[in-house]
Amino acid sequence: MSAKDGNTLDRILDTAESLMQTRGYNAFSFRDLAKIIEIKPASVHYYFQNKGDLGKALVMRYSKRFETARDSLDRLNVTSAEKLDRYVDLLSDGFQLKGRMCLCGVLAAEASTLPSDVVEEVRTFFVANETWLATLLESGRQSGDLRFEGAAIEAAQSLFAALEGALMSAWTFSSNARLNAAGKWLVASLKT
Amino acid sequence: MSAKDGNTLDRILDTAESLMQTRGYNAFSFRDLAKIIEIKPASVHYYFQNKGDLGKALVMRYSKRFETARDSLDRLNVTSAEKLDRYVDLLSDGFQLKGRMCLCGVLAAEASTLPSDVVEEVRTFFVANETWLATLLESGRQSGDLRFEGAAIEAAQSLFAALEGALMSAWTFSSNARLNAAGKWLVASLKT
DNA sequence: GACAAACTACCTACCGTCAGGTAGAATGGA
DNA sequence: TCCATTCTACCTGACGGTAGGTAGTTTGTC
Repeated sequence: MSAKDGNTLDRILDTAESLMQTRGYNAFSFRDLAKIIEIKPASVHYYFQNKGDLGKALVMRYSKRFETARDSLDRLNVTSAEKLDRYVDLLSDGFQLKGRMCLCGVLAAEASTLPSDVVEEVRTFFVANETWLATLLESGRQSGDLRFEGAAIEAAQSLFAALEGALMSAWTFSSNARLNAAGKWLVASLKT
Repeated sequence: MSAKDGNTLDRILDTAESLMQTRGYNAFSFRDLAKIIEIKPASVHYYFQNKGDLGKALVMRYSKRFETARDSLDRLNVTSAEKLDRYVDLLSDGFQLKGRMCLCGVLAAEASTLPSDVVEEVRTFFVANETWLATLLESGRQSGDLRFEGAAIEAAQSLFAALEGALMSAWTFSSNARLNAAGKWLVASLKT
């Protein structure tokens, strides 16, 4: 009777994700979450033993969604440069459309205060994106529509960190314009 | 008798700064702070009415230190490219030497949960650095030892955000190597 | 130089509120 | 009847913040 519609697990996940993206891990509580979806805080523990478990599940789900989206990009029949643009859009979407920070971006800043398995999942998200980007950059360099110096993996790590930074700056100023400008500027330096 | 040495205000400021840089705003408490400097939590309120006041004071002091450091860079008789390298070192130092995140970097991620005047100070820090960087980039472009497209202020905003992102990535992985690589990579694309 | 007043730099003890978390009972559908 | 789900009722501990007090130092006046 209390769960409005759909299953409670999904509502917990969706709402918790939104809360964590906007408040981070430490300023988010089971009480806030429970109040929004109109269940009792204790009921959340039926699905997740503790806060860390919820955090971990959230990051894993978030990572999986990104993996799927990257796979879609891979199947597009466009240049590497074009894929890179689309990837930047992908990262930006959460902020542009819903005013949310990247989940792993917020969590990264709180890394030292997070349960260790949550940090581990955040790192996994970073690595997955960096690895994918490295492959894209390298094939763009081969085909001649991207240009950069040195190892692709280092470029990918730097670029991904920079994009997360752009997101954080835009977040701080609540400014789409900042995000757009920074995204374009970062990618422009890679194009031939 | 209780304050070990020096004045208590400075010890509060120094310790609080270290705590906020490593834990952020929300995972840091007056109790943690008070325990470390061996006074009672209530005594902190003698110096700062509330947590927001302390946060604001911390960011202002941090900003001022950076301003002084940038002024020193200005007085150096070296190329803009060289100044840019030194500036990156400046931003990196807190992490490399003390394992701390940039104060305003952590706070930026928590922006939506911070007292509004603390956010305002964080934005001021961003703007001050961006403005300084814009001037540096522009004069580097004039003199021919830096190269970039478009408005200097947009390049400066993008670069600063990217550097903060690099810091956050390094923070998440506890890796000096990541920070070094990203810093070098970002600056390299600006050099002629 | 003596002494009262005022100030500095804390203290103890407490407030209401919130946190994450637990035990066990009630509910309801298969 | 069983079992999944959600509840009530609670715990322990931490949070930011406040009230009121005090030892020691400084200041102003005579």
